Amino acid sequence: MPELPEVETCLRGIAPHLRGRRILRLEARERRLRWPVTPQIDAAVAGQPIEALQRRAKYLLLDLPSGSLILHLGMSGSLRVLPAETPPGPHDHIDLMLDDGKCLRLRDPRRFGSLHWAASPATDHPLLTQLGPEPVSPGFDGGHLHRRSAGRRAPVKTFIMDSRIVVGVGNIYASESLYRAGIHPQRPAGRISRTRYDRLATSIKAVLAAAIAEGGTTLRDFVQEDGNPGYFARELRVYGREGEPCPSCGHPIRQRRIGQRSSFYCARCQR
DNA sequence: CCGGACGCCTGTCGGC
DNA sequence: TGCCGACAGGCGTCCG
Repeated sequence: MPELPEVETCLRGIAPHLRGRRILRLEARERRLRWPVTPQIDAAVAGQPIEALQRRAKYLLLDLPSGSLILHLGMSGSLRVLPAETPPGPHDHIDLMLDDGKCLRLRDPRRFGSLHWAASPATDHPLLTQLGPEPVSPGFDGGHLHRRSAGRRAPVKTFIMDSRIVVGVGNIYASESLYRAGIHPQRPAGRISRTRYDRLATSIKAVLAAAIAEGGTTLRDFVQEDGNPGYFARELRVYGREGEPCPSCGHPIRQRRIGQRSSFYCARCQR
């Protein structure tokens, strides 16, 4: 489910409820997520105060005095802060019991999400060391994309979804960014000019920022912390719109699979 | 190193 | 109505 805007929305939703709180204990009803949720994690977080929350790529980091809890929502994960006694649903796998009678509850039907423990700093964890720059940061721009794309023959859509190049751009926002930049998703990454990469970097920043402002994109089941959907779905110009007229030229939006992921584009506006 | 394919899971939807 | 395959917002791993 979640790309960067949805994870950021999630962070903003839960942060006010978690700041200054202490974790009493971790309660697991299902430990078989992407990786097993080990009892070692339970032991590490029990009794610890939450000192800070942050996002890195699509990971949420809960910083505790002795390290960080690293949380990933996978394809179908979501988080709510609820009264501790709220009965769990069938896919409510993990609760972090808090010291104010509430709990942070992870729901994840497909179980592609994960929980890790990192002795500080979290950025040294193997899952985080290879990550590229945050897209909404000065370190990310067209020059970066242009340099990293040299010699690459893979489609540009695959290229910008590679977290070693830039983090947080998932399947929806990759299609949307390329559409707004006028670049065909299948064009080899190494055959795009610096000028066009400038446009692409600008598009990525703008699309992600706009999506965050709308609380993310709800296609099926994504909900914000308060249970409301994200409203960026109505701003999508190509994703999920196969056969509909291109908002710019009226040509029908096309769909095809690129790198095992469905991709949407306008064959007339994107070259 | 790079690029492509696969697998992990469950739920939903469209076609027959 | 029921079944069955395809597909879904991610990503680590393996293979050539």
